[in-house]
Amino acid sequence: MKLSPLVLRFVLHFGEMGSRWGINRTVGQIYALIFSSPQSLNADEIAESLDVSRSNVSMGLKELQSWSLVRLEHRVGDRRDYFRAPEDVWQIFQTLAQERKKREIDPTLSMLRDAVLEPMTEHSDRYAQKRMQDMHDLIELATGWFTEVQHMDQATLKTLMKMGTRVQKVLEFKLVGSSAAKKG
Amino acid sequence: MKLSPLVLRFVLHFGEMGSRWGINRTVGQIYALIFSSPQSLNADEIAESLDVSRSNVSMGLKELQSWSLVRLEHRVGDRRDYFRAPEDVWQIFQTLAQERKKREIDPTLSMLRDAVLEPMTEHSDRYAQKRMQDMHDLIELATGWFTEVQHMDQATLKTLMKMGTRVQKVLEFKLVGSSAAKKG
DNA sequence: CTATAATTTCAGTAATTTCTGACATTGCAG
DNA sequence: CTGCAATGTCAGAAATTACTGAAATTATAG
Repeated sequence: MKLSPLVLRFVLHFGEMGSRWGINRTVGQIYALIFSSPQSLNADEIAESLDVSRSNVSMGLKELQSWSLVRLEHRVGDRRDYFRAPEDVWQIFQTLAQERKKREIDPTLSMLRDAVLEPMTEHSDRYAQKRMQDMHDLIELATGWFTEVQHMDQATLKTLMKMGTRVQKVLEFKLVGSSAAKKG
Repeated sequence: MKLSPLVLRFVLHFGEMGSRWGINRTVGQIYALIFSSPQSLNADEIAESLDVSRSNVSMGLKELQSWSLVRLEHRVGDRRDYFRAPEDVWQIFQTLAQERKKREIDPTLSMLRDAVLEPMTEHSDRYAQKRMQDMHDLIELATGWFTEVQHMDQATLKTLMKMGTRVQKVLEFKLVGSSAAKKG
């Protein structure tokens, strides 16, 4: 299946960005192709369109499934697997953020938690341990917030984003109203 | 300079995570070392501590500088360059987020903007172009919000994060109070 | 200026990651 | 069950990325 110039550009861009996003070129291209395709695609169609080996596509699809970025589909009278990207880009965004948190942040948070609890043996570690504590606390705060935000419904989140910094004003108002504010 | 077990663990972890974070092992290790060190370090100290070549350290430091993650410092009577990580972990967090946005998102946003503006030549591109529009709009909203949030002062941001989903309640209150809310 | 310390660059090599083609496995129709 | 289509696995090849040591450049002290 020959790709249109528009889709080709999109596919090649995702392939190039792949390395910055922590996926390989083929995985990026496969995702772009599936994302922009009106119908679900099977592995052979993908391999042919991108001119890569069938086995490469198989591995790439497995990775995309592990990221929950593609869904498997079937057609009557056809026993091949067809793949589609979920429609809702907000959903995709959340999936992506969740998955990256799990892979890029959680292991470090866990390592820091352990390190901070460790009884200090060397005096020279005082500073290092304090730094790890700082990093740990920040990550914990940010990821905790992220988790809560993720549980907001889409409409609220969208509203929040569209408000931008005006949320600051609202918060100040509320804080001043509810308790003694430290605003001098 | 021999590293303590605590610092060694931190350094090795950053080295291992490096590939997931889009930096190489040495860069991750150098950053961890500098971040956790009470004094600024020069390139030779780093090379010796991590047991890597002097030239590798030079390249790594250059990269960390391009990310604005380390600051150059000098000492009187010593013409070597010393490196230190900024104290404020919030500042570091912001720098990192800003830099990642620039490298991982902006190029895609720009590509999508162009693609969406392109007059459609092929009828089959209708769906693809709609998908790109959706993706574009979402990224634009999210990054616009991110930019605004980044301009909040640290205290406000911290408050916002600590409030978590309670912000939702405050917003509802404010919205209901200021105009006819659509809450059925 | 010269001598030398510090840093950077870069070509070649090492290590890692990605990709392929051959083979293995799965699962369905008959 | 058998046969075949589809998918998955994996060892080795290809491509990419990281690292080193030698040489070049830059900066400073004398």
